Amino acid sequence: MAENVVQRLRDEIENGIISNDFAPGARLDEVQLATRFGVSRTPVREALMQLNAIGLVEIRPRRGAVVIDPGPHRIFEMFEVMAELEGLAGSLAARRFTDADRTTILAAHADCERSSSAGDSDLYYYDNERFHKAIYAASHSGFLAEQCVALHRRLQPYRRLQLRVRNRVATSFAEHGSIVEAILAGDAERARTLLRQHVSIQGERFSDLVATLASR
Amino acid sequence: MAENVVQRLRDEIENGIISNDFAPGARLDEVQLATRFGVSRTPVREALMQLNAIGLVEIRPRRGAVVIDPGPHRIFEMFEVMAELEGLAGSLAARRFTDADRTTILAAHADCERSSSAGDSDLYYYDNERFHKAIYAASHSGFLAEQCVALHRRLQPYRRLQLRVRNRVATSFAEHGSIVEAILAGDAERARTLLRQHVSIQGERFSDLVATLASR
DNA sequence: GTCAACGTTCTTGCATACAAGATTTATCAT
DNA sequence: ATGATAAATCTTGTATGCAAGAACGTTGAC
Repeated sequence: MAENVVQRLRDEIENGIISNDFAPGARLDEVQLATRFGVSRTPVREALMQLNAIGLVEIRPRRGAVVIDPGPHRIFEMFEVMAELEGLAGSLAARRFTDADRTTILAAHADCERSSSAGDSDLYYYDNERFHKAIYAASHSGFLAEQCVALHRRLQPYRRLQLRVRNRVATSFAEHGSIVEAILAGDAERARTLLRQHVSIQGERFSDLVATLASR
Repeated sequence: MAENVVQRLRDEIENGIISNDFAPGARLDEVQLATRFGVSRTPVREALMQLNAIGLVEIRPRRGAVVIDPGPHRIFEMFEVMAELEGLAGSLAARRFTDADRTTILAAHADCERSSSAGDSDLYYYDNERFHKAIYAASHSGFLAEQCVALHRRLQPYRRLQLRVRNRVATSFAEHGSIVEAILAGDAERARTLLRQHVSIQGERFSDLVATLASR
């Protein structure tokens, strides 16, 4: 796993941010991280530079690194873009999927059914991720798949909240059903539309969530 | 300009890659870059880490950094994604543009007309960039705009080639005309489709170019 | 009691140092 | 002459050191 220290640190810190271990706005102290991971400041700095380039961390000159807080509006914008990319992935998948892709998608979909009907939202979260990744793979566009995975990952904490909302898991699974249908039928435009909506809804739900929280 | 050394290096090296000063596959020697820019290896490494995170360079453990060569297929994939994002930007712009946006877009379009009719493909290149950036801005999605600018930048060397192709400048400008019309008319779907095609064509042209070169 | 100016301390930014792995070169055997 | 092996050299990866700027606390004035 650990090719070198910097990559390991990058992943560790990134995971910490994604899992909200390092909350938005939190200061990332170099020596603190260095002692925590038992290395010197140099690789820590290099890892922070990478996270800065990705947009997860802001480095203010002479004032250290902080976890970026995108803010509700920007998160909504990110969902908007995600919806578009997923739509593209779906439309390409519908045109290009192979037998192997079909098998993978159906397997992931079956797992989603299992965790959905079990009402296990945490398990559904992972199965859902596999389902979407199966679609990215079926698009046979490596670049698109990478972009989708990266964005998916960055939006992870915000999507996770939503699955707790009443009925969201069941609704999500129902939407998956139509998406699978459209893709396997080779209906690119329908797959695109359905996936776009599937993701958009998450963005809208997020807005609702924010509005609800704000009004209290 | 130079907030700090690392950012300056990052930009310098990135520009070097974009402008093909550092060709794909070229090795980026740390001490060489350090002496060239009159700094130590540390900031050079930090800059390379950032470029690695963006996907412009590959860092092979213990074997140094090389400029990534995307290869024709991946470049085509990047155009595919770019087309989608531009389409989204166009559709959002059609729904959200302000008076100020209209002015900026029309001004950029007028400049494109000037450089197009003058047959100055280098000047058109810059005016074209401003035109597209005006649309990103009019989308009023900061995240989308950033993604578009980043991808636009990475595809720069490949797009630049195409403007040299016979009639491409004139065709491009004609397409801009319809795009402006659709956006200012508030026709989101038409703006999306036109922009998607406008960019897709570049990807296809790139493929043609590669095919032509390969067949010789 | 509050606010401001100053000095201390802490943190970052870059340079340098050193160790370990990769590459190249030279030597030797076939 | 060619191939392999080993030594020398070069490069990267990480640690440490030092200087400059920012944060913080203290002291003093009003």
